[in-house]
Amino acid sequence: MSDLLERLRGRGWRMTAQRRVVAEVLDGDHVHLTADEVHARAVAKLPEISRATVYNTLGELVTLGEVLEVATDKRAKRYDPNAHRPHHHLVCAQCGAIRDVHPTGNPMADLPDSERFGFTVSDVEVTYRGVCPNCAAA
Amino acid sequence: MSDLLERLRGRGWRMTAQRRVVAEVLDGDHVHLTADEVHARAVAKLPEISRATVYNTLGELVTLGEVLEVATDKRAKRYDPNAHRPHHHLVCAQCGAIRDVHPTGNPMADLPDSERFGFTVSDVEVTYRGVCPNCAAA
DNA sequence: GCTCGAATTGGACTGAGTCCAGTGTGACTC
DNA sequence: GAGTCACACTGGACTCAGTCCAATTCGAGC
Repeated sequence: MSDLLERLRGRGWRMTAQRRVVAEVLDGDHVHLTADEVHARAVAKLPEISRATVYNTLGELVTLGEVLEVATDKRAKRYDPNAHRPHHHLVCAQCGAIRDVHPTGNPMADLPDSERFGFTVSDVEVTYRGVCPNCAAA
Repeated sequence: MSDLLERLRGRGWRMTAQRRVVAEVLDGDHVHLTADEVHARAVAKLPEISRATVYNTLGELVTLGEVLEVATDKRAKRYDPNAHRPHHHLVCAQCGAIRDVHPTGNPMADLPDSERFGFTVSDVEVTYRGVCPNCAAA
């Protein structure tokens, strides 16, 4: 994670306590927090941090490509720090749990030119939906 | 489209002017309106229709499987009447335009058991992102 | 035509996210 | 180590999408 901070500093980011805290909160695998959850965890480490700052910082991390925005179909966007390794998502339709997955195959190659409508296609996002073991047991 | 109305009547739907108007608005290929757009078009045909009714009706159409909810990453959900033929979406990252696409390949088969984390996977959704010809020209 | 339960209304409410003017503070310079 | 200043942060008001609810209306079976 400290390499993230390094990279950010290298990009001319002014390092502030708030940004450091947000970066620390977004650490680990299978982490997919909403902005509010990030805020809640950040407040635990730095009580004065404001919601607006969390949104700003997340937005910057996304435009820098260090964090991915994941729009499952729940209301709130989620933020995924695992941006350095391409992956897709498996979402529980009941509880909303999210896992990172790595399907075989290359969906990019599966879209014939005739189906591109003149678009310059740059990215694919695959979302598997199902029911997680916890919810299936309940 | 009138077959949609037929199917709905067959399912015991009480046929009201409001529901008919919403069903009429959602007609055609590559139609992906937000709830507010549906409401605006419905109002043009039936001025007294309320937002709540449009939301209710869209929600019912979704649970009946006659219409799909599409969550691109814009704020508002979009509604896709083309639910009878499986397809995926190609979204313009700049203007938000959406096209229905039919990739070859079967992404469902591309997710090995080891990557399913015990989930019962029932559905896949593939979203291609890129830039549409209009935005590329601008 | 009557009846009754389902559908509609519209206005208040919620939750997620954005905006902005004023204040604070990293980091560069000396 | 102090001074400077542009960039970052704050918090409160605001927007926008969507939900809720009590009162009213209305479709369709009799």
